[in-house]
Amino acid sequence: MVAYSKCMAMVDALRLFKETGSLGNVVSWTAMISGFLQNDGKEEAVDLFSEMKRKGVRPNEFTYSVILTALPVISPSEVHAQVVKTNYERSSTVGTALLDAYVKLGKVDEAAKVFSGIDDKDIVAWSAMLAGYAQTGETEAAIKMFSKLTKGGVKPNEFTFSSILNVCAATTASMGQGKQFHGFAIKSRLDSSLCVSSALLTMYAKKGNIESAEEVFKRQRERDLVSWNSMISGYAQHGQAMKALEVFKEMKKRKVKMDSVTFVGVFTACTHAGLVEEGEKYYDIMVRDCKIAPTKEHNSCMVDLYSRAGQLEKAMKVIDNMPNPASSTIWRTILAACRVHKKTELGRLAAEKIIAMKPEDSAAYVLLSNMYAEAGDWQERAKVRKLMNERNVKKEPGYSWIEVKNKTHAFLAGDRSHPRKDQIYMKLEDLSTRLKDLGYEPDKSYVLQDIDDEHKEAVLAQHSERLAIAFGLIATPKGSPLLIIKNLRVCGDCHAVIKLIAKIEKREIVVRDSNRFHHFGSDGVCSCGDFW
DNA sequence: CTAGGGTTAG
Repeated sequence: MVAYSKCMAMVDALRLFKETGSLGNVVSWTAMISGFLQNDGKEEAVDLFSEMKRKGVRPNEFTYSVILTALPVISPSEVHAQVVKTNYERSSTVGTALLDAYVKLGKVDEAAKVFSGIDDKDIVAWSAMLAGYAQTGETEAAIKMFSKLTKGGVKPNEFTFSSILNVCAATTASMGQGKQFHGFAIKSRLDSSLCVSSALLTMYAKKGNIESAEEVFKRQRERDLVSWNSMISGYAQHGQAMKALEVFKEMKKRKVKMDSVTFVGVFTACTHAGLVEEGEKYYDIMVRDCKIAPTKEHNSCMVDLYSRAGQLEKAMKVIDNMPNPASSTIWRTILAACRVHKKTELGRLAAEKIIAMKPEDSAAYVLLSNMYAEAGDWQERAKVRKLMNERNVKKEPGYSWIEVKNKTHAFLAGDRSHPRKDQIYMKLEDLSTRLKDLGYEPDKSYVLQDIDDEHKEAVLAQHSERLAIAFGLIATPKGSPLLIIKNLRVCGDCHAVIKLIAKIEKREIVVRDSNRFHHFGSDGVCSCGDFW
């Protein structure tokens, strides 16, 4: 029975419900269950659901649609078995609730089966399935769903658009696709709907077009917490800390209630600009003024803030004061900083922690083995290599993507599979000569391989982002900007080289690495101010 | 008296 509820109004409602003797009515049972679910009372809702069945009251379509949102307290497959008997699963409402529950457990295939069994699929069912593919990263499938539903005469609504725009924000989706859906949203007169415009803002920011993101934000007539948070995060990803903080101040002025996401954005902005003291100040504001309890995400941001700035003692202090042990992600932050700031001892500790937690993480092994090599400890180094072999750990391949004429071209390091490979390598040769004339010296410490120096230079020159840039230079008109997306962080040598390339080719080059955006100007300066 | 889908973070 219901012993406790977080909401006093629900306790009153429950008493009234029991006293008025309306226990025989499926509608009142469902209303009560729904009430608890809307007030953070999943356990109580599921208890009531069992109780009604015990008392012989048969749940209807409404009851099943409602109870299926009570994850993780209920199991979708159990409810599934119950609804199959009544054929409710073929109805759009119950079917949608069921498929969504499967999606939330990561079972997209199950969800797709339920979806195909729905008799009259309405826009909610279509949108839920589309969002399901989106959430599991099946970009192509999600886009297919969109064209299928429109061809079937179903009209997309604001939820459909926000999902599909979110899909277009993925690194593998093309900007052209995103713009097409933007146009479609305008035609449908849904582009100014809050959830659509926030999705647009995020898409443009994630695709490297911070100006368009800004424009969407400025044109929003009304804003909610998500709009403000999206703009702060967008600026943060682009390293525009001052603008992110201005948005924050504006929020404060307008007395918009902030949440923990707001501060993740603010801390990220400070981290990317090296604003350690500012970050500390906002941490205090969060805890003291906003009374928001720091989560592990916030702690992770603070570790990032300190370690990127080279203040590893302070970063370790945050870890020591956390209520839970640090995650492998946090140790990865420490490890990366140790490499930049050459703190071998701590780096070793971090790498060992990561390997203990995630034995398949290749980067940690490679860094650890190199650190031993640098210290001349060949025995330890051999041990690490042996461990890698035994565990069959493979290095994560680094990719760079560039979009030219609505087509995305992918490059691996040393890639020779592109149809225009000869011209690409010729361009690289040409660049290499001109860079040397400018006095550029390759920084071979970024090559984490046991090979001789000449080869190291060749390896650096063929890093995937350079291949993508070389292709971009030959495949697009002179002077037009280039946008490169990559799945790993840009190395220090490539960073130095891209600054020079932007200058000698007089192009703006934007690179999105796994962490943030770099805007390389034709003046040879990067927006990150060499701090990343 | 009762219903299902979305957008922000790292």
